Amino acid sequence: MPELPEVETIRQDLVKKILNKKIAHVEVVRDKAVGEMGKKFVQALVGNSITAIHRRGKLLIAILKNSKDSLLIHLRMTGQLIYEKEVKNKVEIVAGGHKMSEKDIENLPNKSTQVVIVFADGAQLFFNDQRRFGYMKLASPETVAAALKKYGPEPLTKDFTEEHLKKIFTARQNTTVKAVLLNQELIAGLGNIYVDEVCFCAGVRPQRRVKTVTASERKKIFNCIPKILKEAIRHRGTTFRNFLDSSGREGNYTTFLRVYDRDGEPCRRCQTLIQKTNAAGRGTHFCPKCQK
DNA sequence: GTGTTTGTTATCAA
DNA sequence: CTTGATAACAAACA
Repeated sequence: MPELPEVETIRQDLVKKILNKKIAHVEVVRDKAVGEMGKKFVQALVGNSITAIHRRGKLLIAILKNSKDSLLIHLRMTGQLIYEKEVKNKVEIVAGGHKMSEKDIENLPNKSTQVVIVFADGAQLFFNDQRRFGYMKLASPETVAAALKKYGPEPLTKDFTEEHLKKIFTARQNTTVKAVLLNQELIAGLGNIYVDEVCFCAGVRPQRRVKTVTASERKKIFNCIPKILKEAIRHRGTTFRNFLDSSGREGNYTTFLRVYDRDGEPCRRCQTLIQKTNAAGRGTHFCPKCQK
């Protein structure tokens, strides 16, 4: 699941790799992946180049040189952006065909490839998406502005303050910590993995009602959010199922996870077995001893 | 065949 | 109107 650290890892890599490269050719394998304006999508990209890539929460925004429109890219659950400098295979799409692992980047394009952007120097950017929830679409300045407006503060900037966390914890009295931290309109970028990790870091169970969270616990959550996210970015994100960075490599944070996907395993701090439950409709992991 | 996985949006109830 | 909870979406895997 690409969350803030995974999307940021991809963003930083792609900035180094594709900025200002001329786009020679675009192959849209699956029309729905680029939204309603398929033809316009190709027209806007061919001959153009990307001058900047921004991130807001889990959303990537690619700025185009010769267009007012921008590319909005959301990887949702299983999206990948894989860059290949050398053309290993001819761009030929095989629909259906033999079974192929999502991690199979040796043979791109593969079964989950939705869009291929070919640069003038022969390098290629593959947008793959096994579950087909993600998108790479052209958006007008108005659409971009509207999309960005929906997000809460970025947790790694000064916009994210203790005061803000206090505000959203007191305004939403009747819900859980998990639901608040997952809500992109309240804080941008946290998903299921990092919400559980932040809650462990803060010693608070995700399923706690926010109205029962003390000021001191809230402060811990406030400090843990950027701490955990930065730590994860430093290790290039978490690969739980099929996250790959733009070079096709897995994230290294997987081995650092304290609770996520560790149900039945001993807590790294106290050896008590990690438990799993459902909160806010999501699989939720916690240490019954370390988290109150 | 069944259940589980999750980011986001749609839908519904209060 | 708001808020919150839940279903739906999609595809693969155990």
